[in-house]
Amino acid sequence: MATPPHHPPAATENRLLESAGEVFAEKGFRAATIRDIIRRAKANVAAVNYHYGDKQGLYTAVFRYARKCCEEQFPVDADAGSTPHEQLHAFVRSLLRRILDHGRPAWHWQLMAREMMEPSAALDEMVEQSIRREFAIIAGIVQAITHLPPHDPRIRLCASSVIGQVLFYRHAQAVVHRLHPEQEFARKDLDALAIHITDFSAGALEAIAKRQPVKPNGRRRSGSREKNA
Amino acid sequence: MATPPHHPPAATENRLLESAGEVFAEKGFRAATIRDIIRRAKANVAAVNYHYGDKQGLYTAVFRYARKCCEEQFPVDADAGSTPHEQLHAFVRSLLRRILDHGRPAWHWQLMAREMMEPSAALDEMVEQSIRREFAIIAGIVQAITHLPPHDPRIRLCASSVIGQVLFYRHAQAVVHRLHPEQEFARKDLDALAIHITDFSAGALEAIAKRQPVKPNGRRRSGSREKNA
DNA sequence: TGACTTTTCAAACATGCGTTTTAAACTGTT
DNA sequence: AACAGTTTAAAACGCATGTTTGAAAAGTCA
Repeated sequence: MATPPHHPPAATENRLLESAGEVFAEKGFRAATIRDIIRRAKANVAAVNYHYGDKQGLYTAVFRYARKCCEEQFPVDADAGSTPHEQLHAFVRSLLRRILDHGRPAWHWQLMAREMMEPSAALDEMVEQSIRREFAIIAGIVQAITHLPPHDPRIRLCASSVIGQVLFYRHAQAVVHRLHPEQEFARKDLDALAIHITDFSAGALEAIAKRQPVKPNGRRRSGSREKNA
Repeated sequence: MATPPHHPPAATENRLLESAGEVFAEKGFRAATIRDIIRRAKANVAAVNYHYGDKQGLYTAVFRYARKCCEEQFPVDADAGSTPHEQLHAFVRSLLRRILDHGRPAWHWQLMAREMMEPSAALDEMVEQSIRREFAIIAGIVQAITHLPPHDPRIRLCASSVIGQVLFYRHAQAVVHRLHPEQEFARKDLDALAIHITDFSAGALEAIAKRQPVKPNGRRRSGSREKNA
């Protein structure tokens, strides 16, 4: 027949990746069933094994696919904003949106959250190919605000504090919903959240900067103020 | 008559709960197998169904058991520390230890993290019976430091910021290990972490307090004293 | 001890899963 | 139209899992 019988506009592989992404994100690798995935993709059971070898192959393929999509949709702009404070705001808002926005790659970050909790080989790839770069960006912003020496361990701690505040709303979203049902997560709520996290962090970082002798040169380590570590 | 009979030295029920806690925390509800659990507990396959009805029954029983253990081992002391700053430090350090310490209830928080990500009925019980109280404690501390009006929504945001910084090291522990292999999590490292999170948060909260007109009404709590180091 | 209850055990059952197999349908080329 | 290579379809296989069963073992109380 001339009518498209078995080749709908979207190729089977793409439909498989999309469905698999949803299901893996919802249920996790083990609980996700191939039969559920192929039902949503309107494909056949054998399609998974034909295109990706086995379930595990599909899983890693989904990760690569998700990262590709995410990079296209949210290109990294390390220099968004002129002042360090604006850069911080841009970073936080961007991360918040990527993590919580109800969009196409919504399941991408749910998958990442699962991997963080139950690491597999996919996490290593993720860390090396995207997370490390993101962390370097926020570390740079922290360094610009605090004027700490470039390799001061406190930079790492502060960067983690910023990211932790953001990730909280992804990892503990279910708790937040039960604890504060009035809290919503539409675009405007996310922007308000981003402003809070930015202000909170900026306050903390500037307090650290005040305890830090200003050295635009930046290779001096602080001697006066000491933490117990 | 149904008089409670005397149990063998280590009751099978307890061994089952311990093993099930470990396995559920490691693998998640679905991926955990009864046969793995009973192997570790040195019990029989039918023991689970005899004592708890089915797998789901064992799961909820594990949650109640874990909460009971955790409450015994870490009784809530809302008034640890005299100044708000010390209360903040005590809260952060206590939470960090509970979350990361390699102890008996190590799997308890791993289970909670799983529930936060993939909520079931167990999460509702958890929120109502422990999390809500913890959140109220940190909210009170935040209010004491910032002098914000008691129901100001910013209190909720700030409390989330504090908790988010702590939970980060549980939820993203695998990422931290890959990103900063030198970071360790022995007791002393946890204490150092607690100091950082406390200082970071205190700096942020005090910045908010400065922007906040002090209420002449005397509505705020007793201590208006600030403490450094 | 001996009746009675509670707990443990080994084996089997039913189901759902990942995977394989075999054949049919579709594609492009000559 | 006929062929060869690629993709899809339906059914079945093998295995692991949650659950059930029926009886043996252990414990309790007269």
